[in-house]
Amino acid sequence: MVSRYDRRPAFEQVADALRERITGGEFAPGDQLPSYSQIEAEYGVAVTTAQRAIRTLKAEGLVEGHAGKGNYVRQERKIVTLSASFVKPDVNGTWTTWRAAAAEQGLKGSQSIDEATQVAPPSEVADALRLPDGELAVVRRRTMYLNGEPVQLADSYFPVGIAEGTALARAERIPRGASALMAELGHRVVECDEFVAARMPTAREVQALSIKEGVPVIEIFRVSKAAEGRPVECEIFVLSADRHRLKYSLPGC
Amino acid sequence: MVSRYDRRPAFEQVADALRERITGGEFAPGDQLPSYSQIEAEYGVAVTTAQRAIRTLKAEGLVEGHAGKGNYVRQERKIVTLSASFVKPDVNGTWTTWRAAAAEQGLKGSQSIDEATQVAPPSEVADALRLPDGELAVVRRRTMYLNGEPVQLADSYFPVGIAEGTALARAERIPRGASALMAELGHRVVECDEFVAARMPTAREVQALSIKEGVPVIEIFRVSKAAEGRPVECEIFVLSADRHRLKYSLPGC
DNA sequence: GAGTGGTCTAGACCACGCC
DNA sequence: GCGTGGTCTAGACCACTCA
Repeated sequence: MVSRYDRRPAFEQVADALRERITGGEFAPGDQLPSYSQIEAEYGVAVTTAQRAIRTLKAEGLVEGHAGKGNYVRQERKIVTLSASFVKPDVNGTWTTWRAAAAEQGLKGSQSIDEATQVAPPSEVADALRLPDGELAVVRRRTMYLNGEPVQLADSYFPVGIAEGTALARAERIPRGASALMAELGHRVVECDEFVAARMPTAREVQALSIKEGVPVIEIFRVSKAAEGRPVECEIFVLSADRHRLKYSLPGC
Repeated sequence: MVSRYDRRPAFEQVADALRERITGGEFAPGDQLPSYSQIEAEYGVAVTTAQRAIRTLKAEGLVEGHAGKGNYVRQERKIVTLSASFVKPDVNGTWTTWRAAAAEQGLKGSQSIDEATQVAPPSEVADALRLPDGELAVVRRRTMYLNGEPVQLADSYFPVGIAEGTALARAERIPRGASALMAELGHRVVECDEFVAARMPTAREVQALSIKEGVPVIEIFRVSKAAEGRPVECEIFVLSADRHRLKYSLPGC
């Protein structure tokens, strides 16, 4: 029952009560929550208030709704741990190790190359690649899939001088991997900086990765450098946070 | 104007339109958005629908509301880049380098030690520390501040055998740093594994870190190991994602 | 006091799942 | 056909800001 003497909003009181019943174990992952009419009766609020309470739980990623069936406690998703060791520039490209990391966890990794074209790069990319103002870059956009579901967007940016005329600038698979090709072209990557951030997805990302309500994305901004710190590639990865986890191993010195 | 022939919900059409006007530059960060009555008139929807549209933009972290004043495009927040090099086990503890990283960006870092006690650790922590079932651990809970604002929660878990009777188990500052103390106690850290995830904050975290609507948190799970891979400490960091960015540098081999 | 955001309600309609 | 979630509306009240 909602207390009228509590100054907190009713929908929040109801949300808190339900959240507690979930975390307390009364409702396990996969269980159906009380229907709106039940909440209405049980807590003495209007339907729309009950709906708002449920909506805040959805925004927290705790609950998901299915029209005509009910609201359910969200299942724990399988989590793929991506090891950052894959950036080691020596042997593998991102793609090879992406597939390997997925296979390790019993999942099938695949990718599509959606586009390869010249664009005006975002300013952070231009900065990272040390491109003069207004200069274009080659972008190569890929989507990564796990068991056929799109889970990651990967955009690679190259200075035009590096990618132009090579397979990097065409929307087709690169047989031995982009890493190997870069090395052959004289841009062997020897060092990476990786910046990790989290935020709510854009509408485009929600669409492309079928991200559920209340699930953030992890954004990785990676700058790859050849000898003497010369930046040769800049990648932006966007991963849905409920399916990924990053692993960084920092060995002792 | 909302189209009745578009099957997408009206609140979403309005949200999209406003989002576009924001990203298109019509409303710059800090600008006030149209009031609900203006939206009502302009798009031909009910007030509550306008409110719902604005609420979805808030959930995306794009907009923030101030009762009695208006809704505003959220300002870009200063972002603190935390370099993961700080885990290098040789010289510094987390605290020293936290303060240094903040100072580098012109901010004042501080911390409070909120609690040091024995608890039943979360199962991931028990696993990471290889504790037998049901065994307690010493937890040391800290809050980190930037310019006086709480921005990060840091919980360190130790096996009881390591921490009991030492300063680690007391809620007081450790003069030369926890790292140094660990080393003196014969548990010099030589290796770390770090797992990075993102999710929406819990109610407690919203409260403790005054996290705004629509802002996720970054959670770092760090396992520190002494010689021969023996785990000696397990830390959980929770950072509000709008103020932090992690940096990992991966040197070539 | 006028305008603003924040909340709440009652009542309505739709689409979907299931029997 | 009934119960479910999802959406929309009109109208109400409160707290806050600002002139």
